[in-house]
Amino acid sequence: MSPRRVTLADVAKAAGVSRSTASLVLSGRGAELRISGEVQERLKAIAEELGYRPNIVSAGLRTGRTLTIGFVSDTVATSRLAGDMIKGAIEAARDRGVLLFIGESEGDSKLEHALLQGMHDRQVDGIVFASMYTRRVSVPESLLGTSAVLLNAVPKTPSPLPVVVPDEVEAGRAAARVLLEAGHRDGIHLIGAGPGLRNVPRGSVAAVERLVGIREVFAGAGVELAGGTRTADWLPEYGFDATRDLLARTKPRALICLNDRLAFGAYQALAEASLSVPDDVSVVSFDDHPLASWMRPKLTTVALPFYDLGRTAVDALFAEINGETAGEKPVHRIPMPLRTRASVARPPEVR
Amino acid sequence: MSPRRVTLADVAKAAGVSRSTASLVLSGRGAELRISGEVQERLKAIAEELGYRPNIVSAGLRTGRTLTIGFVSDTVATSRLAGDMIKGAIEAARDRGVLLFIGESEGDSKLEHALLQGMHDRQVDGIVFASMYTRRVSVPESLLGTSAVLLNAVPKTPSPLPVVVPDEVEAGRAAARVLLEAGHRDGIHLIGAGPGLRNVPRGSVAAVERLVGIREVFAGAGVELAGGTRTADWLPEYGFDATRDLLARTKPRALICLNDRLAFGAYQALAEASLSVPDDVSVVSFDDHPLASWMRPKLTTVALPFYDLGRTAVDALFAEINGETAGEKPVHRIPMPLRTRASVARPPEVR
DNA sequence: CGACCTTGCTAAACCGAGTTAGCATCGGTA
DNA sequence: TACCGATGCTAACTCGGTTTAGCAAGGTCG
Repeated sequence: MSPRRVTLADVAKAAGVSRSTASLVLSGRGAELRISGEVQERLKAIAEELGYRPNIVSAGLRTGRTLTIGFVSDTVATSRLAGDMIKGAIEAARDRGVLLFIGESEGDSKLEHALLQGMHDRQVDGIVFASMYTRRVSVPESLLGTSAVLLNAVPKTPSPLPVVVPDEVEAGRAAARVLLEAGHRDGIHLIGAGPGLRNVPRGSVAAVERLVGIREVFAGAGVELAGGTRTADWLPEYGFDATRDLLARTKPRALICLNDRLAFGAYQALAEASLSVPDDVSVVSFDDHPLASWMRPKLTTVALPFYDLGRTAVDALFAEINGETAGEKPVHRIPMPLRTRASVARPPEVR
Repeated sequence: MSPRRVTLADVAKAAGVSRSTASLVLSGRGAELRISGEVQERLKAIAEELGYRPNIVSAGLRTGRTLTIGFVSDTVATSRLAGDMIKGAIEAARDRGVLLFIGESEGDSKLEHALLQGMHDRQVDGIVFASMYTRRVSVPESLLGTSAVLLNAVPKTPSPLPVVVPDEVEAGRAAARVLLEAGHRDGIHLIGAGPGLRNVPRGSVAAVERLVGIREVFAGAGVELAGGTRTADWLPEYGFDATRDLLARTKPRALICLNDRLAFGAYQALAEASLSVPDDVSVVSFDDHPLASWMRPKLTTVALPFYDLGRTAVDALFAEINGETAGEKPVHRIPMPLRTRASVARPPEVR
């Protein structure tokens, strides 16, 4: 098929030197090992001319470094939400000349194990263990053998691995502040969780932390939440139902939806009730799903920093791999930026 | 860090045989080389007990097979739409014990080249060259050296590579038939392209082929399209604008939106005009974006078979790799299934 | 003049497997 | 007894690099 790759031996022979010399020069250790400038020049020129590219597999066999890392997740690539996480990871890896293996476990721990093994069998330099949504995970034993980082996941039991997660508490504060700053003090309802800290969907770290931030800010301002509805899942139809039920009981002035898909459903219910966003009801949300800028009016939301999460995870992984990690705090909280759009206004009475 | 991996030599020594014997037995060639049943049993037992796992990197060096393939795209992982393509690819690869390298070129051909080189340097067994949306691509030279498959992309100039694409023409037919079968014959408008075959967004293969299918079916039924609007892009706001303009001029009875995001915008414009879907206006679309089942009423749409595309690409790639490809048709058209939901009804007059 | 250092390079081992030619041993046969 | 073929296994080479000890030649110094 292809005209056999040019090997180190080819270059060495063409230059009339030993393979050792060629290897030293081409891997940048020429000066260190006192190879003359002249020979170095010649080797590099010949390598260039022949189109020599080192075989990373072979080098990896000797050095133990394969310039390869694994990205194992429950289901990130397929999740339309978190694809940017992979993108960030790929780019951070690329900056270091490293390629990414990708695998999805579908939450199946057998599969997960097989995947991790497969990556170890291929001698990856490290592994990013990611989750689609922030949650508590039990850290697979086979991760402990290598350098590894937990992404969008926190360990169920204490673990020495670095952790990279979005700063959900601060995101909650941001969402609450948006409403406060617009003058809202009454009729503020939560959709998806709350009003209490225990009214959250099972296993959702994000829900709890967002609530903590929200409640903290309102408490600090002496504002009381008018109510909240926990939903079993965070999909549009749940947002629709919860909002419709809410509208049947009362007239809210602002909604904090726990994510954009809920907000999408809320919009539908508000429209059905002929209520206008933001004139009648303001809406804030979380995630910055593409949806948020497709809705009319565009949705003000606190963005999940997927790209940064991915990048940071890989950065942290390399810190691990290179052993620069001693004494550093192993939890990275990535800021969630507020995307101010058009769904929040002053409440009716105040304007 | 980890307690050094168990190697073939360890197993061989523990069993009191040579490395050759161990290799033969554990790679399944024991019978062929007449190793006694007893020794085979013992070796396997010991390998199992010691937790031996062959080092794929090392084996790859010798055999040239790394049980690894590359998935290079312009921007698939990050695209929320096409993530399932990766999923299909991952799973098809996994069925064969193969892992996936992933890379994104962002349409930058320098980067693309570097990526392909990186994969070749790691001795991948083959490469899936994918595009986020179906388009014509110029096939990078470095692909021709290895086994490779074009996914969701057709070559600009004749190329020996197998191609895997969605069957857009048939999808167009399906969309048209849905309306015909509901009794629509008049007031059918296209949103996003048309009515003529040349009124399409630049470079969009999907647009042309969908139009071909749509027009063919309507022509066959003696139905004439009432009109069509080409849009510069296929995002919700374009669908909104095009539909609002349309409603200012006329009263359509059915819309064929060229994708779901356009349909989403169309819904918004119809709602603004107080028109009901499907009672006043039926809507059919393409893609089956998650959006389609979040809209109210849920959108009838012809699905892009991303998962199948990914799987088929990898299947085709392995056919290539194993040289089973002689004489086979190199273009795989993957069916696009119709998702019948609630956005199509009989036209007002007919009911 | 011999001891010692520097300079410039190479031989050879190594990473962990796969692969092939061929060496013993043994029972059977002519 | 000599020869043969089958059986069961191994020595040794290979893949394409990296790494280390060390060799040879030339210069410096006491």
